[in-house]
Amino acid sequence: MAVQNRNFKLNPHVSVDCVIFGFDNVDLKVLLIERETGDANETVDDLMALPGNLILENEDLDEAAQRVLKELTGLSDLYLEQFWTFGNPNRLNKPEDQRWLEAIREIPEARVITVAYYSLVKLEDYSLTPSGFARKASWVKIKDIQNLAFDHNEILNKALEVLKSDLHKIPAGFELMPQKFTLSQLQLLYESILQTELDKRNFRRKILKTGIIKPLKEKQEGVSHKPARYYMFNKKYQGLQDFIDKS
Amino acid sequence: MAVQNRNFKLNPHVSVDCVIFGFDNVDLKVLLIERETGDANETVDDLMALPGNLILENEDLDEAAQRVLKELTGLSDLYLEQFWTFGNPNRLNKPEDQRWLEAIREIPEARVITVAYYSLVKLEDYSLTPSGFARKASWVKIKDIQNLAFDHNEILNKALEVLKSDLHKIPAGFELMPQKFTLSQLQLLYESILQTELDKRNFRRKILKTGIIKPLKEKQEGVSHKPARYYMFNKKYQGLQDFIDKS
DNA sequence: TCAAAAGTGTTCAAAATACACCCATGT
DNA sequence: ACATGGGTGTATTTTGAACACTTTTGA
Repeated sequence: MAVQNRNFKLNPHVSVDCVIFGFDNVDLKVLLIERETGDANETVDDLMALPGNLILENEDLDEAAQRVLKELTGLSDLYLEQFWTFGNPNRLNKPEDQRWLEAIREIPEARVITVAYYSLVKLEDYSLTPSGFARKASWVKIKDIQNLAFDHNEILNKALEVLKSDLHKIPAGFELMPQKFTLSQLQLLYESILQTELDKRNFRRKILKTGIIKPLKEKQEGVSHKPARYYMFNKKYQGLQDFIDKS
Repeated sequence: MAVQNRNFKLNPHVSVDCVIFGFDNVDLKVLLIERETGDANETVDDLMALPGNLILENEDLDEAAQRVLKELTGLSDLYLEQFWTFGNPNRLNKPEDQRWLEAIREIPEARVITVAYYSLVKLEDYSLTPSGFARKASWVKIKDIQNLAFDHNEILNKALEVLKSDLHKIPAGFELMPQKFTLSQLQLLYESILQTELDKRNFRRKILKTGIIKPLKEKQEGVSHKPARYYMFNKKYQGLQDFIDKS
């Protein structure tokens, strides 16, 4: 029973935060939550935050990230990649953050360092079911993001940097694209991540040569221009971890 | 005064560990310490460990890494790059590690997650002055390393992996080479990090084309073969951080 | 004169870049 | 017929890989 307790005891000093990227064929988005203040009457205009929370005393960091993400947003079984740890001693000290911590934390003044993870998902595959202290969970366009809670702007920026540099190892934005997609959509995704324009012909040649996507019979319908062919990812590639884990 | 106290209070839940690589022109080495047991009489054959310790309550992670490294080994002002965080709940649970923690920690049974840093140094530039719980500090050849304390083998392996992949961004092993060096010495370093053999002519051409090293007038003396020209790094490149920080 | 490492160029294949026109569709 | 985005090939440059012999020195 003592062991059981330890399994459910929060570690007040270490948290995980998750930066989940999604793509809706136009914009790169990130999953944010609105924090529950506990006081239902309060007129809330609180800062949005990345999904994250304290780890459990007996839990590995990777497990914690999975659990926390699921508890707050309903997303489960993502491939989460650790990318950086943030430990500025004042990272929780903004007054509006402190007020919120006082509402939900046992030791609101504790210094907390946070281990950050990122992942990529197909927007269409997941529906958000916020719970816990997440009053709402939503996909927000990267370029619309303003001021986030805690040091979450910094965390997001670092994640974008890492994503950008990982894209060279990951031969495609797999997890971000819908089941079937056109090459132009895929190119748009690359361009939003890399923040550059790419040459259409070179992009197509290169991506097709890797063999990770294959053409479908199907084409676009109802568009007022030449309909584009759909493609899908080759099933023998499982996803992100296949590429990241080969060092 | 309360603030002063907080500045010197250890945070029992978070530590930093440093993987410092050095090169003696033949072998890639790493800096390890021997742990002080506190009992001077004890016949010690304790495991060696990476230099690392708890952070202070009011200290940023990067500062902590600098401080801890200096306290244990005397090395200061290195460029330390964070590379991974280790948080397995059982990472301190080996009996010999527990015994040591009981001797030096206020809460020896606390779960501690550790943020790991790495750096590269010129062996000749630094003399080791162990103190604190480090009875001794020494450079150990990577290939001679056996069983380390805690999860330090895992940390070291990850650091080697990261170093290997960073070497593509860092145009040379700057920090690892002495002031002046021959191209063959530099090639040896690359080969020990990358764990492959490199072509002499291609290596020379590529490294020279980058312009980060420049030839000196001086040559080797007293060697029983054609004396090699010495080179040094171009001063306009400051070091590691110039390359790592450009994403 | 021998042993030992230094130093040096060329060829080939692969990859990256730059670039412009016709096509199929809906309105 | 026109506006819209889809789709295609070639030439050039850059990069990476393979490969063998001569030079200088001390012993």
